[in-house]
Amino acid sequence: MQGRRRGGAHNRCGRRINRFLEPCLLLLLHGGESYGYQLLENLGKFGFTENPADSSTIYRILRSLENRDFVTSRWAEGDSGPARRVYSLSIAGDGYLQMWVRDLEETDRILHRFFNEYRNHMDLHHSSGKDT
Amino acid sequence: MQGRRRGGAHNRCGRRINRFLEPCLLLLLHGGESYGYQLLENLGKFGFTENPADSSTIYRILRSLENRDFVTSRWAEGDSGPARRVYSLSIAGDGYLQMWVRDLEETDRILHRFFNEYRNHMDLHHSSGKDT
DNA sequence: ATCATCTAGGTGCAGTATGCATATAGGTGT
DNA sequence: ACACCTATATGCATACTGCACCTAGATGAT
Repeated sequence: MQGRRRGGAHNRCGRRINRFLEPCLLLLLHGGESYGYQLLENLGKFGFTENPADSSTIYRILRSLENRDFVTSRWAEGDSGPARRVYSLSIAGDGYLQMWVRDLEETDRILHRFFNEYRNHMDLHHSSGKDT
Repeated sequence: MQGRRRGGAHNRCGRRINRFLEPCLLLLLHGGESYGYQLLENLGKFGFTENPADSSTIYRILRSLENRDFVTSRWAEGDSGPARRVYSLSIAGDGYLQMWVRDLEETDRILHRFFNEYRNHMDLHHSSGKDT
């Protein structure tokens, strides 16, 4: 059974879903164009308050999205402060967001399968005791 | 500026939960001692059939768990085939599994917050062109 | 004018995770 | 002897993250 394994999971431990910031940013951009610094602050909606993202991560994800043509950017002057790189979701990016949603729904199913295994196992463990 | 991005084109958006294999392995080991090769096959329970893990990942996670004293290992002869490194969950490992469960429950909450944001947003402007 | 501070974007680097290929080696059947 | 399966492990390239740090415009205080 070797030689056909594909996929898997990357990432490290601070946040558990790989690139979860990406769909969050896409969703925020679906609501209208925005720029990195502001997006960073709006991430609070998604419960990132405990584990806020590093700004470098945000900027890099936005660039990566742009490289894949899921967003476009332009420079814009704000009312105050330095110029902002304002991002807009593209049509492809909208499709990518849909893909992410489906993917996360699958993640959700897998998570619940884990919880079921866990509870099921714990129930058995409780009623019968551990053998050996 | 950046100009060193080489990979550009291969972000399959499948990778979901960081180190999710780890709690799965812990849960399997909570059911009794086992070894890498067998654990790999038992991961199917968790829905990894589509995205099976690479064996190297399994072995490395097991070693990492051992380095952190969450499991212990011993060599054991099987009925057939080469010797197996058999892992057992430690007390600390059991606690670590509990921690993982709480962490994944938090992940679940964050996920649902995302879904809520998504549906809420889509209800407000169901203009995405994706009628079904 | 100079300075500190806030806003805004970005880079360099180390640590870590992962996939793939490959290495090693025992066991089994022919 | 040979092929194949079981089983564990390592090497390498790639990738993502967090932290530290850098650039630079705008703003207000001195």
